[in-house]
Amino acid sequence: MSVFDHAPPPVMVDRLQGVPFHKQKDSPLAKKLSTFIKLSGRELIELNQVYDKPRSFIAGRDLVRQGKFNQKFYILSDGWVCSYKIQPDGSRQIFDIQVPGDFLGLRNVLQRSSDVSFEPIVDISVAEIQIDDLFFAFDAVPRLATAFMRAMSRDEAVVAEHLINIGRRNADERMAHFFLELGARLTLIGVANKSGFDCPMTQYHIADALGLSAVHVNRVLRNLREQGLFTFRNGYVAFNDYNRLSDLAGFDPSYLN
Amino acid sequence: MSVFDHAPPPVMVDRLQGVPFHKQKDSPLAKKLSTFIKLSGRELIELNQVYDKPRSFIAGRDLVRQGKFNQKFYILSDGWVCSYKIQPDGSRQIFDIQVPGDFLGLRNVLQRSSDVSFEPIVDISVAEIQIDDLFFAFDAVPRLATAFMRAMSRDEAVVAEHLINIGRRNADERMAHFFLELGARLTLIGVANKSGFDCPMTQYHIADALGLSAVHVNRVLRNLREQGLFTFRNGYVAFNDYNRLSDLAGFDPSYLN
DNA sequence: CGAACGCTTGATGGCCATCAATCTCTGTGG
DNA sequence: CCACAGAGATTGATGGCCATCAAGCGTTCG
Repeated sequence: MSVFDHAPPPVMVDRLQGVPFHKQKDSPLAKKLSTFIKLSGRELIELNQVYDKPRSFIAGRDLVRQGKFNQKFYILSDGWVCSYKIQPDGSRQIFDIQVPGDFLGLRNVLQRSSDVSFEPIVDISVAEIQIDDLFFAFDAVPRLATAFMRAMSRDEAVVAEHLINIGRRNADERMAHFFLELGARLTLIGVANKSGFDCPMTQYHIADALGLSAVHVNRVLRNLREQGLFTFRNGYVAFNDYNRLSDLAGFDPSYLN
Repeated sequence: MSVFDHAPPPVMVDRLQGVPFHKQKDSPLAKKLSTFIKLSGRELIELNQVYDKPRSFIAGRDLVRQGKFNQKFYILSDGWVCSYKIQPDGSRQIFDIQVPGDFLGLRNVLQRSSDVSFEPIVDISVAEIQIDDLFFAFDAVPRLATAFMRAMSRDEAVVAEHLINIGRRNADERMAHFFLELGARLTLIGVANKSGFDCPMTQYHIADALGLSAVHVNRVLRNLREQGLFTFRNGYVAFNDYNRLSDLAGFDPSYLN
């Protein structure tokens, strides 16, 4: 259905296009942090020495946490993941979506984890990092720690904005805001623009992210489509009227960087 | 109404009781970080050299952000604060409550801030910290940076849990979970236990935190009171049946440390 | 080719927002 | 000392948004 279902996925291709050749060897971690502070040559060298083991996981099967005291986290290099928690009554709340370049499971290594789960929405590739390697790099170049904190801070801002979205907006506005935010985040990594983007989520994923029922998600999608605002079909999100959609959602992307 | 309205507030007294005398001079920052990692003598000395200027703010008047590139943040030493964002339609969503020991405005210095506001719920005292002083301490003792990251990570976990609360629970469960979490956090700093705690919030604050109307908050409070679960009156929260309340909310405090 | 998954649409009802009115309590100023 | 204003709390009436139940469709895949 979605272009994300097949290899080779277009994400890596798009990300590499237009990037100066001498930077293409930077690790996912170095790429991530250089979006927050400008890294010197020495800092880049130090970062690229943090060993990041490439790994893959298949869609739909949750990433398992290896015991309570995890020492590894990931940077998502390709594909989409959702972070969620199951309620006692069986309902699910997705509280964040990870797209390429995002941290994955970082909280599990920084604190005794709560029972958060991660579902790859499509087949994914990650770079696995030992937290101690990272701390070692921080010791060598303390400024890297501040870049890392900025990255963590942005993640928290995204979750906070998501909370506001669910707490004080109706279903139409939630939907609009959700896709506008996703679009803005994907634009930063070069795989979206104001006309739209590939989106591998199902309507069930969307429902669990927005705190709605899947049935109502379907109605809202139809409503917004019939209003000529945006269309989500066949794994593609098309912004038909970006400005009106932004007005509806009250979308202000300033928290994203 | 609440004991928080009058000086000297009981918080500092309680926190200091039972703490060895030689530690009573630790800065709020040192106290905060030592709840995440055990700090050595030298680390404590380094931390206590981070200058923290005591300041006060009065209830109800928002903390103003001093320009876009803020270099200061606070650690709340006494009182309660709520962090919120106003929607275009005028409604308000509180996404976090700060209690003594919590960071305040940290995100404003780590990233270009979105328009988050802070309202002191009662008169507050804070320790003001220059971010560069902190980074200087990180350079001297890199392990402090990791403690700081753990603290940030917990803050994000709290916001995520709040999101889940609003997304997938009905009004009764939200209310129960909200006060159970607050109780657990306050217990960690010694100003609450399983029988209850002082709470200076109004029903309007609660409504904005839970994404409900103030009218409905009132009805839910009455409902839970009549069920013998908990009582919120005259600035005091009383857990009348802590276990049944926990069951109702599906409360699992593991994410709090 | 049947089962599973995802999408779509209709019907019904409940939770909670909204409007409105009243009450208490506190602080303030004439 | 009392009148008054304002904040906060409380309760009733009405209605809308969205959950839930139910049924059916198309596509994919073993």
